[in-house]
Amino acid sequence: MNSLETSSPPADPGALPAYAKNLNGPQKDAVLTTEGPVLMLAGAGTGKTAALTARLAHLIATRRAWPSEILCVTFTNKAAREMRERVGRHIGDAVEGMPWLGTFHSIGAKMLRRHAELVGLASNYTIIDTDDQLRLLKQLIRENDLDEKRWPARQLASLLDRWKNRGLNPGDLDAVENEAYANGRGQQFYTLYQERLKTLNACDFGDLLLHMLNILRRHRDVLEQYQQRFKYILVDEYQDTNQVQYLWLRLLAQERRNICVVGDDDQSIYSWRGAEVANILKFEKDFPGAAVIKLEQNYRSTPQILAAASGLIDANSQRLGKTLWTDLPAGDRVKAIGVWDGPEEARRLGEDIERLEREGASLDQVAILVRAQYQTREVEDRFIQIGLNYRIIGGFRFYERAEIRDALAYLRVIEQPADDLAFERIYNQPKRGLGAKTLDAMRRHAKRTDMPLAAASIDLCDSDELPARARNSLKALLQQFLLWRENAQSETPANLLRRIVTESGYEEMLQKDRGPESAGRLENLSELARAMEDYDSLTDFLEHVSLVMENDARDQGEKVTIMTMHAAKGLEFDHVFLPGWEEGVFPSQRALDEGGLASLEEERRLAYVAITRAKRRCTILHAANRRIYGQWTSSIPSRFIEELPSEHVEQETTLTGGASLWRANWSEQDDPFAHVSTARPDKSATRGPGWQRALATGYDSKPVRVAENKRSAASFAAKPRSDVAIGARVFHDKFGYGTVADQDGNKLEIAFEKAGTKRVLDSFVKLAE
DNA sequence: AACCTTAGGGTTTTT
DNA sequence: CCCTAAGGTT
Repeated sequence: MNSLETSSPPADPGALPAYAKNLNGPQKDAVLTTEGPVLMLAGAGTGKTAALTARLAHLIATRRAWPSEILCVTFTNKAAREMRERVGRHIGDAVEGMPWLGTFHSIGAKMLRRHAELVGLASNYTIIDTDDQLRLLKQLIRENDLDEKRWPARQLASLLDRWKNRGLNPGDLDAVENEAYANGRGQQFYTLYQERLKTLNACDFGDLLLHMLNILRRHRDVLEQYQQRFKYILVDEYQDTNQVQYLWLRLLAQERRNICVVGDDDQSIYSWRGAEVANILKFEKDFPGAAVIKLEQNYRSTPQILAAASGLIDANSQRLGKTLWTDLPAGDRVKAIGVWDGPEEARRLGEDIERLEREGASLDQVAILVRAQYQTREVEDRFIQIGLNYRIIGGFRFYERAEIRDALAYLRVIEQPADDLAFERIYNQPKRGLGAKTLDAMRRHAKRTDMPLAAASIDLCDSDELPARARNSLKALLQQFLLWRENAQSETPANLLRRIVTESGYEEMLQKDRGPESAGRLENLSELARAMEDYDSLTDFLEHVSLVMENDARDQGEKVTIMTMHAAKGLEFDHVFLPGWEEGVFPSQRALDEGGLASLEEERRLAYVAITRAKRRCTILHAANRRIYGQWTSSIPSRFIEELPSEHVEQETTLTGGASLWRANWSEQDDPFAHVSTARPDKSATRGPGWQRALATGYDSKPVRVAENKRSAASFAAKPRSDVAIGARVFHDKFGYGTVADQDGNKLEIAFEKAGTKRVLDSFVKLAE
């Protein structure tokens, strides 16, 4: 920071305020072009967020709008949080007065709370997640005598999602869409589902936007109110907007037309969940006279990496077109490494990362980005073996864990007695001797009396329809709920939760359970209570959980990050490794089979996103053989490797590990993969130049032998240790004590006392005692 | 109501 | 190959 920036406003009227000082020309334009529609095309690593936050600061500092008069939407909570924080750095506490900075969904939810009655909901409506949604749909399907096998609830859920993403209400479905489910009963089930949600006083994620869109369309006064309020609108990641979001923004922006959208068509990787690149491509048509500002100076990657990525994305059609450039020193070429098989790929990753570590790199600056989650397994196995610290991003989020969802279900029933879905979730959790029979009776009675499940159950307990055992058990539960509801008036939500966890018997259930995970579950529940301390209303907290809460895995120590390419969007690392660049893996088989050119191009954009995450070095790997669903399959290098401009790529092929097996036969075969081609003749025909290059550059000219460390040698030896047998008690540095459950060569399956069951090489354990 | 067996299916993910 | 979900069994 320069001292000038912190001093008082400059005397020179032409000088820029602090928030715009460090911006380049186009970034300044993006800040200063406040009036009228603005399309900001921001390439990867071009300082988009800096420009966006400066723009916000500028609008407020120059009194063009109060913080509460700006609508600023993002897709993820993380982006919203970052934005809030960075704007805060410019304008200080005033950022707290920005109620309309948030995700589409949280802003939608906030608006909907104010106008819920216009769509037949109460303002304390529940937001259900996909899990609840699925259970509800299954119920509907059963009630309507549909074959669940033929018409799975998942399929209906994804259709509903699609319809809502497109802004379609049940009445808007055309014949084709209607036919898409249960032979023309799409509309019927959509209608039934919406009715059911209404009686539950609930919304799904799609409704948060669709209901609001309906309100804005049907109630002119409400629309005008928001059009008046929002003097300026900013939209981040505009290429990811779907139809309903687009319509929503268009309505809100059409009066004042002060809408600034930011995005990059080359980074559109979410079309499969409804995003329409078309929205950004047609922005200038929607808002004639829009200023188009391109951010093209990249501050992240070396020219080599940038050139490789740009060359790749050039192969796509339908681009708005940007030319990224950078001032940074040249750096290393992108490396493409061909290895024999999956395990060798994992070994190589470990070796290269350990080398980086020795060279002084921080593991926090190393990432492995994969196309699909299943690819993480092999890497994880290897890293456990060599003791390399890693963290996996993705997978289960905190609030998706069963115990958290159970706890929330209790809270939901207290907050909203009509929440049948929540009640069904926990009426027998922990076990209270209430089974399917009891549930059946409850449901029937609820239907008969037209009451919510919990209320009907109180009624049911006064009759003698249930066997005494079930009746008493149910009665006790319902009385507990009445009590809790009373406590909710006087206690903080956090303490209420603690009380529930204990009094419901949930805690006891987990304490009794000796499973390896139950301790963690208890820990999660106290963590949940801790998170609730900040809230004094249950409604606020529940909304926070369903929309905002994230997995803040605050783990200490330097670790390699392993995650999907999708999850890596917006992040950057010094060193990026990209394994599995093979046809069928990346681009994925699905993308190749279905979706045609459009989906191949989306895969290519994903490749572009992946490469542009790298600041200094980018390493791509591909294996000649891979086990897919237990079957060894030969694979050919991804076409994306071939598409990389060769002058920016360094190709290497190793002959370590299993490769040496065929190396022995080297002279007898012209084609080292001849046996592979014979096994899969169809594939050899599709071998592209990438493959040719792989063969030409590495396999026959300069085999590079990478030093194998002692540990990796162990994985080839496969000689089982004689002193370890099934049932033996062993000790592992990382996982502690355990018992050998299975032995397969030198691989052991060990039931660890603390860490659960893991597969480990026998060379990593020693006999206990 | 808990346990076991079998059939199917197996990108990407936020809210 | 391995994981999940559903259905049947005890």
